[in-house]
Amino acid sequence: MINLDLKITVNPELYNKNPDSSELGRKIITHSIELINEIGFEKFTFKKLSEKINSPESSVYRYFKNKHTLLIYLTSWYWSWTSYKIALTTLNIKSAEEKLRNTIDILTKPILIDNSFSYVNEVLLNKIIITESLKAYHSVDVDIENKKGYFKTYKDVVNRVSNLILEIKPNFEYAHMLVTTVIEGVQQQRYYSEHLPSLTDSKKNKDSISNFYTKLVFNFLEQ
Amino acid sequence: MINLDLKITVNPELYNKNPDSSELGRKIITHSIELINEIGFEKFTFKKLSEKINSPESSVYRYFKNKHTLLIYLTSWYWSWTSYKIALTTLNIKSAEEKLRNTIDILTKPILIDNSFSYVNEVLLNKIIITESLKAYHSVDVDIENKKGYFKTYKDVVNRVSNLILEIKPNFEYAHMLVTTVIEGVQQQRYYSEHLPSLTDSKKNKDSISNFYTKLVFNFLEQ
DNA sequence: CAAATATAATAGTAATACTATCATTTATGC
DNA sequence: GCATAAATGATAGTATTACTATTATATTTG
Repeated sequence: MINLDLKITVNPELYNKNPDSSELGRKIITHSIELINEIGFEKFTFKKLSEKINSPESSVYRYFKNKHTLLIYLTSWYWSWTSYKIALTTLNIKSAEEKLRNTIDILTKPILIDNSFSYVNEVLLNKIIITESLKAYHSVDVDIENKKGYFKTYKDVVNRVSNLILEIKPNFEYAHMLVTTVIEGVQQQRYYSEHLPSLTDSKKNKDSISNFYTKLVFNFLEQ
Repeated sequence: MINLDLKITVNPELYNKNPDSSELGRKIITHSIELINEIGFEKFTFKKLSEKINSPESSVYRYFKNKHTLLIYLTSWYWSWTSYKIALTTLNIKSAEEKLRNTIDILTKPILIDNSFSYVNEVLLNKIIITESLKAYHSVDVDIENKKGYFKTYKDVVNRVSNLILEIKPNFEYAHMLVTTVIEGVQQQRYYSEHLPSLTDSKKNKDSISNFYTKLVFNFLEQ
């Protein structure tokens, strides 16, 4: 696979020093993703991370202000990557409906393979998105952080998909709502199917989550 | 208004001592709800709460093991209350569709008045549900906590609504998914409309969130 | 009014979330 | 190849958090 890293950019305000710029920085990202998956975001600390990477805690702080900002960095990276995947899958396609279908596939189908083109394990990162990403923007500081552009890459994805919907149905008044409902719904259902199965119906069928949300979108648009 | 408190029950495993059983306990609930709203769940501590209620920190610990369990208690209370409201609104109604319509109204329309029948301010509690409740079940301990029945009242609501859907469309295979998509979608949109407006379309119209999710459900069922 | 129960007052501890300082490597420019 | 800068390591320290424990004082109840 080609090196997609070049395309993935994250708001520089999210870090003190760009983790992409050094060995240690990349180590911090790789092992953060692992450690957050292992022990959960609440129990994750820079102390524990620094022990895992055999570097002092203070070195981690040289890259990130705190674990909250690191989490926003990781989610930003994920949505920037997703945005890029959407761009690729819609490239050279004429039909608006086909573009939307491809995009919804990207948003709703599970991420099963680690492309391994870099220090980011996308499968594990996706698990963090499912389990922890809500915590990134559910904080008292959302408004300030939003002004700083911390959530831009997610907004870009939502806008991109909303625009595809508006291509199909120009006066549709719920484009953003429909898109965020699908994106976060998918994550929610994946979480439920693993931890609170009685809240979902997805065990029955492997692709049921993707099928459900695909139907949801096209049913609504056909109305 | 009649005293609805009698109907609202919360799993006793969620507290050390029932906060409903004493003046201090009720004070803890009332002021927790206020304080979490003021400073957010992350910055909320039992120390700060104890200062607010002029009681020692150790007294708070006599009621709740930790702030995480308190949050689950609060969300449990909320869903138990919601379940009761659904029961009331569907009582003596024959038409399955009307029952579902009423229920969806309860789930999607904003909670604007504080019934003030007790020490719980439902308007503020609803804000906590919108902003913080995801943190209640997105933790490493979900599976253990789920086994203990910590999330029962929420599951009851989801089941109740799913059953209404199945009354209308008996072989519908996505009942739970549709219900959780709506319930959490509503909360999500309310949060966005306040903090990340570009992710929603709800500013334009006061009732757009409720309208959108109502359409979503009935469009899907008519298919 | 005695006994039980609840609350208050106080202290203490390990872990968390940082900040600061200085020594040692490692990279880069001339 | 060496001086200089930049990055990292080693170490220390501090306020806050998340509790647990103990004893004294109220308050309730039988």
